[in-house]
Amino acid sequence: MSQASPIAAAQVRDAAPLFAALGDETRLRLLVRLAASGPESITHLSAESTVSRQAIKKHLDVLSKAGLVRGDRRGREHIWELEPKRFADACEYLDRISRQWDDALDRLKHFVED
Amino acid sequence: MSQASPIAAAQVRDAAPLFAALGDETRLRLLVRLAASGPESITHLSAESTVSRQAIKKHLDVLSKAGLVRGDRRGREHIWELEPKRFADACEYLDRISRQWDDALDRLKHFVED
DNA sequence: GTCATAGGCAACCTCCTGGTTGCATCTTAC
DNA sequence: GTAAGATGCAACCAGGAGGTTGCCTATGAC
Repeated sequence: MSQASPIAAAQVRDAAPLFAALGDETRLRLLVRLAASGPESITHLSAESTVSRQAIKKHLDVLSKAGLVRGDRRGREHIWELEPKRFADACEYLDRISRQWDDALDRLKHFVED
Repeated sequence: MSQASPIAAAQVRDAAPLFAALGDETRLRLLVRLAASGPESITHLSAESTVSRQAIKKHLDVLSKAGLVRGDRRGREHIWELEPKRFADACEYLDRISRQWDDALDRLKHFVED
């Protein structure tokens, strides 16, 4: 009887780029790094990475477009920080799919029992 | 003082393919469809899609490798169903990054105040 | 003002990914 | 056993993604 609300097509179109942004090892490492150390500049971030500064910059752009990080120019540095709300968005989305699956199984069960 | 446990490199390597599997609109639609209707065959799933049956099959393989769905051969049909546990895994992962970010900001705040 | 440092832009390359078509295989219905 | 339905497999193709190098711009230190 949980009756999760249905998932609209527009939400799928919004969620796909979000998960796509999360679906790269280098980007995930960037997020983990940011989460552990707090706001950081591009140079600092790329110093601890195996790939070039430009690669890191591209990844940050992708993450930024997905709303997962936010960049802030301070003088000649560009400081990046996490945007925790988007993480919650993604979580909620997954949770809704899960609940709808549970509902579907419940319906199947009742259908069989009738 | 929440002190979220650190995120290991191995977990990043595990999580990236999981999110990558979620990061495609066609695949997300498949998951939403499965969640709404319960277990379904490939032919049924592709009937409601704009892309070919083979494309759907490939996507199901990707989702399966990521552990998000499970396929079961029944006679000449191949029935696919959701694997809700993986959704919870992804959620938990995102949650851990978020909490670590909160910790980092707390530490920064205390550092400034000292 | 000059120089080093931080960052952005653009061109380029390679490989993976999403998609297709064509054909083979396996089941079930009759 | 034969035909139709459901699926798997392989080859192929176009475009995008991740990465690199080279060069330009802007800012801060001195």
